[in-house]
This record gives sequence, C-alpha cells and structure tokens, in this order.
Amino acid sequence: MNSYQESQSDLEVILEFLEEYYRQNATEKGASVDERFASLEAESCEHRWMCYEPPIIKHEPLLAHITPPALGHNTAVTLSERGSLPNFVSTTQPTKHTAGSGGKVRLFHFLFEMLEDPNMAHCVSWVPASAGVFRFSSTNKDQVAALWGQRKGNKRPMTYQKMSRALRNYARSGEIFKVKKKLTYQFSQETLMILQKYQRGDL
DNA sequence: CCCATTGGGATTTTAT
DNA sequence: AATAAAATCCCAATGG
Repeated sequence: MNSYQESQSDLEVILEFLEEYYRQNATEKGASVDERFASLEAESCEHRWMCYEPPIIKHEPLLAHITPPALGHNTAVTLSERGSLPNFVSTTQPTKHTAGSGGKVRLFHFLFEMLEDPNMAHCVSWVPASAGVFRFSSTNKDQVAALWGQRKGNKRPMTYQKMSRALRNYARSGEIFKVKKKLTYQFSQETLMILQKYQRGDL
C-alpha cells in the first residue's frame, strides 16, 4: 500500500509540473484567484488583515530572486525512475525556472502551488468565502508534507508536524497566520498578492 | 487515557 | 568565511 502512495506522489508532481507548464501558455484563465479575493470573509472571525496590527512586516526579498521564466523544452522529464530516487523531477539544483516546479522555492510558495492545483484538493484547499485562508485535509495532510520534502530533496521524510512548524515561523514575518480553526492557516494579504502576481507571470 | 493538533526551543541547512 | 534567514527536528502542552 505504500508503493501506491509513492507512485501517487510521483504522478502528482508530474501533473503539477505539466499543469504549471500549461498555465504559462494559457494565461486567459483570468478570474480564478480574483473571485476568491473578491468574496470577503463570510466566516466568523476571519477579518485578519483588516483589524490586526501588522507585526513586523518587512516586505523586501520575498521572492525577488527566483529565476525568470526561461522555459522551453525540458518537459521531457524522465518519469520512468522510481520514487526511491532522491530527485526524480528536479528537486534541487537542476535548471529550475517555472517557479512552479523547482529550485529555491519557499514553503509558502509551494503551498500556493498546491492550492492552485485541482489535483491537490484532497490534501489542501482554499476555504471558500475567505481570502487567503486554506485548510489541510486531516487525512492527507502528510501527503502534502511528503511532497514538500521531496521538492526540497530532503533525505528524511517531511511530515505535517514539521511542515506546520515552518508555517508557524511565518507568523513572525507576517507571511502566513494561523487561524483558530483546526488545520487552517491564512496568507497575509501582502503575501497573497505577491503570489498571485507571480502566478500570472507579471514578474 | 489516547491520539491529533499546536507551540516553541534548539539545531541544521541554504542563501547572501 | 561569516551571518542571517529559512527550514528542520524534537518534545512539551493542549484539546477533543
């Protein structure tokens, strides 16, 4: 049953890669993020950035270092390798361009990708009617973590517990906050806008 | 009590 | 090579 999980992960990474690639050539799927952004909080106390004091907001290098889109042809990832290989779909230094699938990506960026990927909906998904709020699936949360660990090329497997620690760190820098509900977090407005902007390739 | 989730100190890894 | 920032590891606390 584990081999299933692994091949599943591989498949999803590949799907994600292709999706990202597709996205770049088809930017006309406009209102997909904006509709979420437009529909403001209807939930209980999710007025985050509307009523809280910005802690230490230091908006500077967020993701200004990511290599610009220079894609073109390396879609031919050898997807025959087994998941046992530490790096099957470019995990570390290989030529990574589409912020989507490689290189130095920050955790919150990775999570945004997952959130934008319909195939990941069973692991993480946006909370409707609240901008930037997302929630992990109680049963599949560790799958996202595992994917994150693979993306980073970690030797030891990543777990939700460890990944969530990194999420908690984001509260200090004001990039992501924890919301009261279980397994749910929220991107700061600033972070969300940057991610959305980057997604359209306006960078 | 058990198990899942959350918090945070300490340490390691990666970037500048 | 040195420092800072980000991420990881690990264990304690909390909640259902």
